[in-house]
Parts: sequence; structure tokens; C-alpha cells
Amino acid sequence: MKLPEKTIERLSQYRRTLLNFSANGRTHIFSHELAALLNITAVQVRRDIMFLGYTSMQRKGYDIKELIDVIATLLDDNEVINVGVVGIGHLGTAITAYFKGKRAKLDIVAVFDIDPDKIGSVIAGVSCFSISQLEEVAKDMNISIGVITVPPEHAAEVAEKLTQAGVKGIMNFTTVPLNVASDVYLEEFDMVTSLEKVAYFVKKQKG
Amino acid sequence: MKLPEKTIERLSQYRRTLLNFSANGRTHIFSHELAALLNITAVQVRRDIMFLGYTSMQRKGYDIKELIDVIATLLDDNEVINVGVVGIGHLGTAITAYFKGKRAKLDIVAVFDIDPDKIGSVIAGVSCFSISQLEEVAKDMNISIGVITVPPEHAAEVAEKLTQAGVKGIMNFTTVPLNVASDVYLEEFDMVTSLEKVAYFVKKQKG
DNA sequence: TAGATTGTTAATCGATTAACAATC
DNA sequence: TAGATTGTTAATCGATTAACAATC
Repeated sequence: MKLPEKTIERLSQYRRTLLNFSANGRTHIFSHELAALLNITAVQVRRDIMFLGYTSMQRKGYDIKELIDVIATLLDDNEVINVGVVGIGHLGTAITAYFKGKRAKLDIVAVFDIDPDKIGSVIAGVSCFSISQLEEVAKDMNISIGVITVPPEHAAEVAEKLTQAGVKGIMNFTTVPLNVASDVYLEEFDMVTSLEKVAYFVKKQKG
Repeated sequence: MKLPEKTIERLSQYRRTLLNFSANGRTHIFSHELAALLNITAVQVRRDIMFLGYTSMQRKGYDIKELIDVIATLLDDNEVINVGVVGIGHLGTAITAYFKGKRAKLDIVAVFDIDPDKIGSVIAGVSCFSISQLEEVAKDMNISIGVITVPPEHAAEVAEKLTQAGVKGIMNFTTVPLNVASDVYLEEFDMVTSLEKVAYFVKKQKG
């Protein structure tokens, strides 16, 4: 099965929205209701769900519980995927604290830093190791996703070490674009560029 | 002039890359060199630069200084754009500390929180105000971009207040999709979805 | 000149939206 | 039934890539 990348992203959002929505006692939801919660169109919701091969109880909308399960089958792995966060400054800490215990199938199992004061301590419930032990610990703990939140000058080196350790996915929060092996999935988020883009549209709107 | 959104993003990255690159004494750069630094193709670089209407010294590559200036003319406003960060947890602090002084034309001038211990203090060089004063302070300080890093349940309310205060761009870091007036440019970054997407591709790669 | 590089058009790819028949 | 909703095909839009003439 081959799903568009944007559909993958929305499926994650649908699931989260549905989990909240089902809390208020509803069992079914119409495509236009789900769309409204996400500020997208109903057609888009239906088209995404089409990819799942799931069909609704016609006229009654989608069964929320079933839909959540179908999305889980598609997105989640059977086993828990272990995640390591490299660089425990404010950003790394924010991510770790935010995620810990939030997703059943994604677990932050270790964080890494070079600061001796942090190494050996527990941050947001996760043990902190030295970056010099990155490869070793990542292998031992079967970490398959690495989150990079170190200063930009160390990003490439950390990516290299993560790859050596057998990590298969990297989320890069630094401002330097990375170059990784083709079997490693790379997702980059560049905060400066995002904010500059907003500034551009603000400027245009003013002028 | 109408530029593709993706081109805007890359122009921001080109500029940053060029600023670093010019530091090592080079005055010109070839499209394939710039492309290699960003892990994209040379054609894409040339096509983006085409949109700028800028032409190179043929055969010698692009004049780095000139190219930086052309990009600045396009991306930057004449005046500094003031930014406010709402919610000074780890994430808000990370963003504030990271940006302060980094971009000449984008200035974080105020941060906001509800914690009485933070209100009145200075965080990463920026004064912290109460969220209850958000509208007032944002107007006074002429803030035109708001960054939302509060807990998800308060995101919608903060977006509303920012809009009331006349903000024209919002960067939303929470996991709830926002609904804003059409004259407010909205950029959203959803960390959970990003990481779930990486996990999906890691899972696929394994299976 | 020959080779390297650019600027630009045309082709392709991917994602969204419009349109509508089918269902309850 | 009439109205609301879904599932799906076709059309459109936006972005990337291929191809290539022009330049130095």
C-alpha cells in the first residue's frame, strides 16, 4: 500500500482528534465534522479515508472506534519504537517532557548530552547519557529514531553517529540541512525559516 | 510578484547558507555548490533564483553578496518586525533564546505567561508579561507576529487574543489546529505528527 | 574551441478540489 | 420520497525535474 505523505500526516491528526472527540460520548462522526475540527475540507477527509480501504456505516458517519483502530493498524508498528533525544537544552527537554507517556507505540528511552552535570541524571523521567556513548547505548537500547536538538555545529556529527548505531529515522531540529544514507528517513524542521516565512507574508499583507 | 511558498522557504535557507559560506573568503558560488550544501538539486536552486530576477556573472557563479542582498530585499521588511512569544515553558524559552539577536529584522520584544513567578522577570533578555495583558502589550509594542507555545487547551484563546491585538502572523507550536481570520497568516508545526510520520517510515523500512 | 554553467520551457509528478452517481 | 452523506473519477493546481539552447 502506497499512501501520500500528506495523507500520513493527516491520519495522525485524525487519530488524535478522534481520541479527544470520542471522550465526549459520541460513537460516530461525519466527514464534515472531522474536517471542521481540523480546518480542512470534508472531501479531503473522505479521500484520505478512502486510502485506508475503510468504509463507513452509510449515512451515520464513521464509527470512531473503528476508524481509530484502522489508522493505528496503518501507522503503528507492532512493537514499541524506541526514540533517543540528542541534546538536552530547552528544546530537547521540551520534546522529551512533552512526549513521555503520550504515545503508546513511541517511547523516548534515552537522552544524550555533553554536559557532565546532566549525564547520569534523569530528565523528564528519562536517563541522560554522554554523547560519547551514543552508538553503544543506542544499539543496546534498540533505538530506531533519533531526535537532534544539539547546537548546529554538532548536527552532522550526531547524525553520523546515529546512522552508525543503526537508527532508521532522524528528526532534525537544527538549522543545518543534513545528508543521510538513503535507508534513513529524515524529517527536518527549521524554526528560523518557518518564522521568516511568516514574516514574509506579514510584510506582504501590510504593503 | 508571486513566489511559490516552497521557494520562499528555500530563499531563507539560501541566505543563511550564503552568510556562512561567505565567511570563508569566497565571493562567488555555483548553483551546484549551493545545492550540495542544502542537499537539493542545482536546477532547483537556479529556478528559485530565476524568480528573483537576479542574474549571475555568467560562468563565475552567483555573486554571494549580491545574492544575499536580493534575497533580503524580497524577504525582509524595511522596518523590524516585532514578535511576541506566548507561553514560556521549555519550548517558548528555547525559541526565545535561540532567536534573540539572530535576525536583524525579526525581534522578539515580549514574552507572556500565566505563572506569577515568571511575570515581571526577564527571560533570555526579554521581559515577561502576564497573558491577561496580552492584547494591551501587543498593541503598545506593535507586535505583528505571535508564537504560541502554551498548553494545547489554551491555544485557541491565545490565538483569539493575538488576532484582537492586530497580529498578522501566527506560528502555532501546539497540537491543536487553529482557525484564524483570513488576513492572519498561520503556520503550524505539530511535533507529534512529525514524529509519528518518521515512525511510520521506519516501520515500513523494517517490514 | 571544448567544457562548464546558466536561464528557461516543457514534461512530469504529487496533491487538492470539483463534480457526481450511489446509498440510505 | 427528499435530503444528506459517502466514495470515486476527472479536472485543476502547484511544485519538481528533464531537456536544451545560449553563454562564456
